[in-house]
Amino acid sequence: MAADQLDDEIHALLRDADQRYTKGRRALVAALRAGGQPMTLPQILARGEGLAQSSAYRNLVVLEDAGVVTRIVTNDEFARYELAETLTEHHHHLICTTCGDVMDFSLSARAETSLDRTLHRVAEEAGFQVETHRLDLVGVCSDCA
Amino acid sequence: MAADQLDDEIHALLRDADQRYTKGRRALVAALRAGGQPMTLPQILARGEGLAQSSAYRNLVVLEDAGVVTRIVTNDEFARYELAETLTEHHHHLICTTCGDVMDFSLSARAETSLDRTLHRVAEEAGFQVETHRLDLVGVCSDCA
DNA sequence: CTCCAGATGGGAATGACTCTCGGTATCACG
DNA sequence: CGTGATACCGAGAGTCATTCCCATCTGGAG
Repeated sequence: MAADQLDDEIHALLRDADQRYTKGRRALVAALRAGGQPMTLPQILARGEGLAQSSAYRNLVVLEDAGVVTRIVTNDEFARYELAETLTEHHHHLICTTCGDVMDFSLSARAETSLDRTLHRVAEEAGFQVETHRLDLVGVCSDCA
Repeated sequence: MAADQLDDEIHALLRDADQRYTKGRRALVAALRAGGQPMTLPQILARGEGLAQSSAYRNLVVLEDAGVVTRIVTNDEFARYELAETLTEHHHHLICTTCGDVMDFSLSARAETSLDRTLHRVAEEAGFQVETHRLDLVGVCSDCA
């Protein structure tokens, strides 16, 4: 997605949540966009200059509530943040148990559809209303091998 | 698995890790076993009597290192623990966004095999050594609906 | 029975994250 | 432009799950 189109989309999401698209929030989005993978708060702060930690955390919550970013929890000490799937594309995560890094990957459309169908059947049996599914591969990344 | 057979298995795992199978650790295993679903530490303490919080946390780490229990992190404030898959069976989780509860579910052998094959292909392309995969359904459980 | 390495538990410490609060930027309206 | 209302900001204090410390206990080896 082009940068300004993404910005328009985010602007709309924030407006729906009665929130402004301020400089600090733009900096967060820019940092996440530049990172290209789920990032911890320290990583975000290191990249986007001039952000106070408290403001960064507060605005990440705002952005998450507005559906702009997603918060990812692993066994690592820090949570990670990335742009929401509505702004990018549905994908999954490779989680390295050695360095803690998280990378994205996608399944083929066919595999994804098949999985989705299976999961919905399971959910229905359990009386569970599915919002989303998460699929992670846990192991050792190529850098740590 | 029968209770004493499970105990033997755990005993062996702990011995491999140069650890004893003490009363406190037995109590943790018993609590997890009785719970039947991933439990938070307060839930474990409420069930297994006479366990100090610090000992419970410490022993859960020991049990996790020995491969007896698995620690599950969600967006909830507490981590959750359950018996490792080697002692039970490979399964996945239903995570309720309202009450935070986590329940187990399984895929059919066919779906699981198919998924596994797909994932290994993806991992190979990324130069990633897979240890395990995690598949969660996130949504609202039947109690909260 | 005696040792003693390992286990226990109460409480202090850690650290990611959240809250508070005074100050600042932005917007609507005149 | 003023002027007020409202939301945002940063710095530091506070919170709370989890981990660490250490004095005390325990149970198997000799």
